[in-house]
Formats: sequence, C-alpha cells, structure tokens
Amino acid sequence: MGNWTIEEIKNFLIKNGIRPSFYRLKIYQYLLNERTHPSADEIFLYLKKEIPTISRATIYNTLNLFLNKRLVQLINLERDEARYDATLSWHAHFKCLNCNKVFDFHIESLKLKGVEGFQILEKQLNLAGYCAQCQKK
Amino acid sequence: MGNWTIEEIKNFLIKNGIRPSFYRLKIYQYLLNERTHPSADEIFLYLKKEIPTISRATIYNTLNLFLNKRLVQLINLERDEARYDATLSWHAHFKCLNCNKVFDFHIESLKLKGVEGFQILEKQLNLAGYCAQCQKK
DNA sequence: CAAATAATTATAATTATTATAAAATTAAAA
DNA sequence: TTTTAATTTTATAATAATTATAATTATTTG
Ligand SMILES: [Mn+2]
Ligand SMILES: [Mn+2]
Ligand SMILES: [Zn+2]
Ligand SMILES: [Zn+2]
Repeated sequence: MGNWTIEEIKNFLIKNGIRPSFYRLKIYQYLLNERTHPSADEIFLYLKKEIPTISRATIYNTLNLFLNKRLVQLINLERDEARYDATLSWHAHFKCLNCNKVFDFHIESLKLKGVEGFQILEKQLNLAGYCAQCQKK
Repeated sequence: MGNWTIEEIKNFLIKNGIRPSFYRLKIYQYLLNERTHPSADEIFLYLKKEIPTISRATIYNTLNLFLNKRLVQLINLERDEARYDATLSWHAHFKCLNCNKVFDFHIESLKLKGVEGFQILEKQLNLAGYCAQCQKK
C-alpha cells in the first residue's frame, strides 16, 4: 500500500544521484511499501518471486549504495543479520523475541551526560522483549 | 588495575552457579580489569600471550555462559563482531570511527512513546562519531 | 552503430560464530 | 587411592552473512 508511484521513486533516486535501474526501483519500493525493516535476504526472497533471475549480490550492492547515499538506515538489532529502514528519522526499534516483528517507537526525549566534545554522527536505540500480542499467551 | 582479587572473582562465579575454572577466572578478570569492551578475539589474543594453548572455542563458550548467567552484557555496536561488557548497568556506548575506542555515556533520562503493553527486557543505545581527541586532527 | 561506462550475475573468498567429537581435567563414588 | 562419571577444553569442521572478483549484460554517449 505505498503512496509513492514508481515515477516519484524514480525522480527521488535521480535527485539523490542514483541511476534508477529496474532493480534499484524495486528494492527501494519494497523498503517504502513494506515497512517491516527487512533484512537483505527478506528483500531477496520477496523480489525473487517476481523476478526469479535476481541475484543476492544486487540486493547487497543496492543496499550499500542506498546506505552511502543516506537513503536508508541500517538497524543493528540482531547479531546475525542487518536490517534496513527507509525511514530516516531518529526513532527506536523494538524486536519481539516471540514473533520476531520489529516495531517503531517514538523517542520523546533523551539526555546523555559526558558527551561534551564528542561529535555524534550516528545513534541507535534498540530494544527487545515481548509485544502486546505475544504476551497474551 | 582491577580491584577484585582472584579469590573474590572465584566466589562471585560460584555464587552465580558457575564453576570457577582457570580459564573462566581469566576471562572474567580480563573483562573486569580492562574495561575496553573487548570482542571475543581481543580476549583470545590477550590471553594467548600468557596461555598459548588456549582455544577460541573456550572464549566463545565462556562468554556465552556469562551471557546466559547474566554476568556480562553483549554490545551490538558493530555488525561484524560482538563486544562484551562486565558492567551491567544501563548506559550508552559510543564508538569513535577514527580510533575505534568505545566510551561509556551515562543516560540521564529517556522517554519513549507507545510502549504501553510491551514488555521490554533488553535495551541498547549505541552511538558513533568522533571522540574529542580525534577531532583535534 | 561502436566504444565506453555502469549494473547485474555467478561464483569464490572472507570471517565471526556455532556445532561436534575427542581429549583432558576435575569431581564423585567406591 | 583407584575407578568412574561429569565437566571443561581443544581441535576441527560446519554455518551463514557479507564482500570481492571477474565475466556478462544493459545503458549511455559520441
Ligand atoms: Mn523503523
Ligand atoms: Mn560499557
Ligand atoms: Zn510478538
Ligand atoms: Zn577517537
């Protein structure tokens, strides 16, 4: 249920200095429309259904390109695989240890001590536990 | 310059249901005394100097044992390797992208929205950027 | 169109971590 | 103490995410 048309995504990529190849459009569209914070492999398996010839290397190449151009952010929720988020705003991620879904939380405020002199370029707040649904069991 | 004696560490492990083998003592002592948030490999290479017969598997086994018994916390700062911290309190970690050192920050306050109904069991706040030293270049 | 450039693929390489089974050590029983 | 059982450690292989490489395909440019 994306609100972006393919044409809009195309222009957006061009505006960010990325040539809008078919695969890049597809991958960015998936990140925009399915807001599930997918891993590289989830994207690969999803696109494979439509485009059986697609290669994992393309997914990794494209995600790294998007990261460098700051179109997506990397989420370090799990040790075994990276997740990606097309929402760039500063928000927290919660992973349910039962259903494995990833939820977004809005951060109202955060106060740190001792950061004077440090140049903070990246921030990530990662949480884990059990979501409301999974607790009813 | 640890303030814990080997005897104290021994008793601490026993109190936590861990048999205080030589290697376990050494590994926990390293985590306590060198507060550098080491990776498994850093611990391995350090102990190897003293005990050349030590195996990487022992390091991983022991760290996982410590994690299960909640003696250390895992820090997910980097995608390529896990770091470990014998300080269990809730605090943030900052990694300098230049010198690669990891710094602790005290968290004065944090307010999240929309967490009602969620059971939060784990929290991690990870930062990256340039430390004060490295900025003077 | 032809040449140059860029994107994609298939495949191999890398590397942190886990699994497995044998050997060594320690604890418990006799 | 000797024997036996349980635990720990080691060496090695397996796993799996990611990156590197080189060949192929597609696109752009003159
Ligand atoms: Mn998100
Ligand atoms: Mn710390
Ligand atoms: Zn859940
Ligand atoms: Zn630094």
